[in-house]
Amino acid sequence: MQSEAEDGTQTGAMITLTDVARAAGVGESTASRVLRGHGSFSTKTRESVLTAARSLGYVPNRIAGTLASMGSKLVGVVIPSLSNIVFPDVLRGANTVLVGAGFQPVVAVTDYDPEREESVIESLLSWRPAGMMVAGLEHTERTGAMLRNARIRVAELLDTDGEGIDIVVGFSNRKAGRVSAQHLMSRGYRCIGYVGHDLSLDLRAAKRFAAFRAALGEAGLSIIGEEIIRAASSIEAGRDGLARLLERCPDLDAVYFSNDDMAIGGYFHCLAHGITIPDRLAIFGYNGLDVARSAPQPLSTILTPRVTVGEIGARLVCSDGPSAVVDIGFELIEGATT
Amino acid sequence: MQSEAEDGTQTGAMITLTDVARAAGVGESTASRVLRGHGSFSTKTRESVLTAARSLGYVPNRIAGTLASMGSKLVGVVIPSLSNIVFPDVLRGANTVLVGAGFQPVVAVTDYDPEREESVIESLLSWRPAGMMVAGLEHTERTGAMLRNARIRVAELLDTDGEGIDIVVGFSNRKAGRVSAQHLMSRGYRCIGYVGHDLSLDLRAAKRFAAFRAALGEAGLSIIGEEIIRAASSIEAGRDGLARLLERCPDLDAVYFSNDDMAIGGYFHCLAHGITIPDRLAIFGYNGLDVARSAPQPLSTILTPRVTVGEIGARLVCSDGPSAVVDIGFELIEGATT
DNA sequence: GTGAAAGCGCTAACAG
DNA sequence: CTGTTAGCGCTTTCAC
Repeated sequence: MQSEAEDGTQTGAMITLTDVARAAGVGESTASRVLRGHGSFSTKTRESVLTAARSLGYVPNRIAGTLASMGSKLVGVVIPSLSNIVFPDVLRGANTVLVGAGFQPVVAVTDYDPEREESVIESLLSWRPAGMMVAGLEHTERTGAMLRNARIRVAELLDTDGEGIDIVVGFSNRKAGRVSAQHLMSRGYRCIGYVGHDLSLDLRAAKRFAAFRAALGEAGLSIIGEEIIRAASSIEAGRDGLARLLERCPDLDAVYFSNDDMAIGGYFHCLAHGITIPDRLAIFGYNGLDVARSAPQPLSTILTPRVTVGEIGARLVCSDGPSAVVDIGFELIEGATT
Repeated sequence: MQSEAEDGTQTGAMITLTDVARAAGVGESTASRVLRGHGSFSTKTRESVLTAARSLGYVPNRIAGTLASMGSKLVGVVIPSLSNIVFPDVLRGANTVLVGAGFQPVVAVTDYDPEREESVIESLLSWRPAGMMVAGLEHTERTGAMLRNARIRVAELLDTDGEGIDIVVGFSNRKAGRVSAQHLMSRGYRCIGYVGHDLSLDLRAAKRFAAFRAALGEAGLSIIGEEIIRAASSIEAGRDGLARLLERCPDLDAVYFSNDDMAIGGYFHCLAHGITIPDRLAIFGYNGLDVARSAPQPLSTILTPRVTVGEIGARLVCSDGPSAVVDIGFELIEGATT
């Protein structure tokens, strides 16, 4: 049984370009040209090929096409996590641009583990992608070597503090940490604490914290107390973390959080326990999430242009310009919590 | 220049299996067998092939491999959006299982548009994926036909109210709507309103609302007032929506939101305006997001097992069992807002 | 246990 | 403008 249907469907075996060519009464290459709108052909052949393809329900085989033309339309996107909305945001920006340029993203998740990053990148590379987008600048030596030897565009995203391979799009996490400290100090806070998540894997959060601490130090201050939870960042972790920190250090007048998820948790803790913000305690985050912006008291934080990072990264990966570092900066949001 | 390095890298042209075979002094097919651990070969040849591959920095070309073996290790994942954490959650569950089974997810985003869904699925299909995971049961006729004719596993996720193509994993949105209404009524609320986002595209939210309204009707009640914002759901939209609704209908004692993002917005509105929850106004959502769970007053909502849906869907897509409908249900969370 | 040969479905020169 | 001829890099019989 090998029926046909006008709605572009078929029953039976897989239809190949050869089938279409035969049905249209033309050669394979002619059919190929028509289907790709490449090269020249008469209007008449065009019609017959298109008609044949449609009525047979032909679906081109890009695997074969890619192998023959030696140029894939796949772009690898490597992100640390899908649990935090930050990375889907980057992916969203990248996706929009990539699809618009005829590319397909292939995503891989590392769980913040450099070894896993190495293995997913190796696996991604075997699809011979046209380009690769990865989060951060820190990789294992072998990962760096693979990326460098792949002879494709490589974009490293979300951080500019370090050496890049090809294209770097992001902002300085160190500067973000420093600016955060300066903001708190300029508002008069002096007893400052920190609530963070596991920094051994989240290198960008670690850079922010290091710079934050250094900036305090330069002003003769130091972090009065810190609470590091040994887990991924989350609202709950921020809530519990602040609770524990305040128990140990009741005199704090401001707390810097490793990101907005953590900070919102801290904010909720204060709401639940009648701690007046910012009079009794100030809170500062990082990322500028929607939930932080829409809270009764908008969170003071740093807005990171995540979607834009994805967009620009994708645009450059699709381009053939020179290597470049694009620092698109961030924005300090003076909310109501400082 | 064609140097070699022990760290698995190379400089120069792309290394192919032929190169590895030559370097190891064996035939191509032997090298292929060794590299895939398939078939038989002596320990001696094994060593020499592996050594050659490593020192040449060989990266297998899966494009060629797939074409030759006629079976790809790609699985298409089609989701409506990346803005709402719900879909990254599903993707996360799917990713874990897929990667564990040796597959690579290829994601595509539809922006809730059936036409876009049709075109991204057509494009995904051209990569000859081993399987396909898509959100929801409603597709254009042609999408359905393409999926049916692709002769691959197809999993439709997050909804069980309707006809599926092959595998269906999710829960009943209608039932969720009904249960939500029953919960509010059992708590004694009688003046119930609704704040929702654009339902013309989010069919699952539309089903919940329809069932919610029907359940009220069966009990002799009706929705006193509703506010539909013509945009995607967001915290801000929920906040503004509730504000407008309360202006028109100040007598409401409970509001059903199209999802947790919207409900959290409503919650924030109440916090900001001193509206006591749940005494003056009750709030009910849908999804069971982290932020809803960790709020000072945990939101009353329906917890949807999104990650699990992705996991089970992926597991079934990788299997070769019969078609099936798996309803994994949802959980009513009796929070502090009702 | 191993190698030679024949494709997988398509694209890319070339002639015609 | 169109058809023929070679492969792309790998897997897969099938003899040896």
